[in-house]
Amino acid sequence: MAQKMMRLELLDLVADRFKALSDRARLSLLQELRGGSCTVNELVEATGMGQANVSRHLAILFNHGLVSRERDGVYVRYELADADVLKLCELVCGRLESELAERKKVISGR
Amino acid sequence: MAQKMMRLELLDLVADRFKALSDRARLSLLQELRGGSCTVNELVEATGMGQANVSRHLAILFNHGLVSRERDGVYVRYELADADVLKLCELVCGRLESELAERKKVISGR
DNA sequence: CTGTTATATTCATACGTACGTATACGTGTA
DNA sequence: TACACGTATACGTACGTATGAATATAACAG
Repeated sequence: MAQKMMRLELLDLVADRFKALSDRARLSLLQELRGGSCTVNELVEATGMGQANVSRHLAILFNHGLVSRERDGVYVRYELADADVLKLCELVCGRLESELAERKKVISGR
Repeated sequence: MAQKMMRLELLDLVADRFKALSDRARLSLLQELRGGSCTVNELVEATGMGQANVSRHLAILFNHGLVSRERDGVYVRYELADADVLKLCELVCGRLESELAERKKVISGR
């Protein structure tokens, strides 16, 4: 019963974590960070997003422990927190790719 | 460039997939389905959610290929599509649990 | 056919989220 | 100090999503 409460709270946490990953803007930031740490402005230029938007999304990723940050003079450098973050994305990507391949087969007439 | 377009589309697909998983109601449905296939009403009783809500969320999970369904007379039985779905959740749960453990250590004075 | 039960969908509503603009904050420089 | 630059936050707005209540659809029994 306390067990069940725990499970519900945990579900919320899991849902929040997935929510943090359920946005194209944030995923593209993570994608860019695969090449190494970046400043906010570098990410602005790489993604074409507005600066405020990039800052906001980075803050969300940071609060979920998906990226880490470090001040470097005037700049703030962000980087991926660890490899597990990408593992998640790759799991999803793998599923999607096989699904797409399957769909192509069907479309081309089996 | 077509490559970059592909990547952006893929990011949207990944984001949508994560979005499907970013809701407590849907996660609890998946949780219940771990014990085997269920009818809609069984899930209504197990989760305490409204029937319309359960149907809607199941439809979302179904459209994302996360659950399968099969009509059984008047009933419709839903079940988990495959094990990868739970792998995703467990990856997130694993991260969360270690984070929680870490937080407890900190709270208890390092 | 009529009625009954299980499931799906529509509608209205309340809430959450992403975004741009403007503004504040922080850091280094003169 | 004042100024410039990088980054973060506040505000308003538009859109997306979750929900319950009511309604529609589907399958079977009689």
